[in-house]
Amino acid sequence: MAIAVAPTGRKVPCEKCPLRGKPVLRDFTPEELDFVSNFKSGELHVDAGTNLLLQGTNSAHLYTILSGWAFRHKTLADGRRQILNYSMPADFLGLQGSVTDEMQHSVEALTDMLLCVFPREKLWGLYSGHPALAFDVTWLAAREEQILDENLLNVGRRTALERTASLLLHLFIRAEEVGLTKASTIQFPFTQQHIADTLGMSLVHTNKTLKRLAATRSMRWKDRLFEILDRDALVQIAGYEQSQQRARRPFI
Amino acid sequence: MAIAVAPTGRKVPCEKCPLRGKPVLRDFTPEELDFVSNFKSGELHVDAGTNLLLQGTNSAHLYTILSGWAFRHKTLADGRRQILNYSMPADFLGLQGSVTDEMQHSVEALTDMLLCVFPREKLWGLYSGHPALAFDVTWLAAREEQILDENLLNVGRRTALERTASLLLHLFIRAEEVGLTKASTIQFPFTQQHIADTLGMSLVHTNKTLKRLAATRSMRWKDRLFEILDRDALVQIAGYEQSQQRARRPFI
DNA sequence: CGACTTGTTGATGTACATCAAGGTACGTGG
DNA sequence: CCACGTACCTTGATGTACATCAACAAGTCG
Repeated sequence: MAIAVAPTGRKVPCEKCPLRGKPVLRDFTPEELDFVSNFKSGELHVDAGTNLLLQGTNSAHLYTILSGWAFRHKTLADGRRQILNYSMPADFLGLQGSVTDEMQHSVEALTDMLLCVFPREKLWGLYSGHPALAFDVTWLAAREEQILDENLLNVGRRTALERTASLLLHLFIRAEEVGLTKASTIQFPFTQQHIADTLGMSLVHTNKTLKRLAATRSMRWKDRLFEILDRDALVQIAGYEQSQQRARRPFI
Repeated sequence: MAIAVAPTGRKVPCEKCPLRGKPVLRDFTPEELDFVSNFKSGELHVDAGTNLLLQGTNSAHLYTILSGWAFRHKTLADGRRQILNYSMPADFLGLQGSVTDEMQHSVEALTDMLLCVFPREKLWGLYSGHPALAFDVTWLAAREEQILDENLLNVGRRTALERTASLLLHLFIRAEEVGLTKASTIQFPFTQQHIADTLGMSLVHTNKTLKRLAATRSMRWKDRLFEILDRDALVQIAGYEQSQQRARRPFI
């Protein structure tokens, strides 16, 4: 099982970061950009399947995702796995390690990824020198919490069909925000086993539920290509209630 | 349905706060104490059953719990309810409202409570003037995230018996940290229906599972009084894996 | 006035039929 | 070989129904 190593890559200045211009992301002042450029210690390429962070250990790094997908998960001693959330470009990873000595969850790359690396010990400098950036970190933590709340509602109280619709819709919307979709389609990097482990269902039942969902003609999912055919219908099935009217989000 | 109103109560200086001396909580400098005293706009008494925060609305306040219990929950249009987490003394409420326009969850008092109230608009002053306190807020958000991760693992991947043991143990440990337990007992303020809504189970099945758990003689729960009879056995059944070796936590 | 009855309500406990979800097995196709 | 698809039987969880018990309010009677 591959483990992420220390970053070696070259450094691209943050002003030239391909994500920086995205309309969902809040603008940084030149000063902030400059600070973050120094905060950054390097870039890291990892292959799909790499463990970026590992339950029971502690990493000296914080990561921002420049490209690719990952997922956070917890795994029990007997192998049962719960996927907690998915991470995609502009997401932030590793903050929990600043609170506990040991990570309580793992993060695995779903695809090849490009990450921005920050040394954890510099985090304090960010708090003391740049309160707006500190607030951004809190913002991102609170957003993660919100996503987890929704997931918990899904798994605990929605039916298999609702859950499935809800998860796919949720991931589509997040991907859409960072420009990963083309019209109503997206190339999802995960398998039915991942869906099963996210929704607390068995693989077989997930498969049957996905077929049932496809039969409603609200969506299609073939060869990892997900397509929304009738968004309103899908929202209806998912029982989606999020107002989702968010301000522009931070990206560190 | 009662809704919390603006605080009217008198103000007790933070130096005399009964929680401040607890050994799990980190010490504040006199300067920090002074700032927090000013940050605080008042105290609020609420009765059991009061909605402190309401899904779909936004509150101008942040709260710290001085005494009593509450629970965070999300409720679907048809009444299905998912309890996300419980809140007890020294916990912080309402941060998510600083991230989204509308609260995505509700908070209801389980018992009569005494709260410390902070106006949300002063939060920025805390970030700009007191980075250590800002970091504390982030710390608390990351801790909430960690608890949610564990809950999601519970609901998604553990059996009914494991879940139940896990939840009761988790709440006991948290309560123990803030001194709410007497030896191996605690007066829990919730009913079997709350447990059911936390674990994503029906009331009937929760009842059967609790009986089954009691039959292992690792715990007892009668008239809301919860008692751990064999802690190791309970940890075993719960499949508890948390290292739990945390530094002293902040309390704002 | 106090003691006793009655009715109500919320929490818990248990039985039984039903159904959603799981597990195993064995397909296919790339 | 892995991801997906489907059949089959089994089991865990649900929903309904009903019984118990304590707390509490209202009303009645000696």
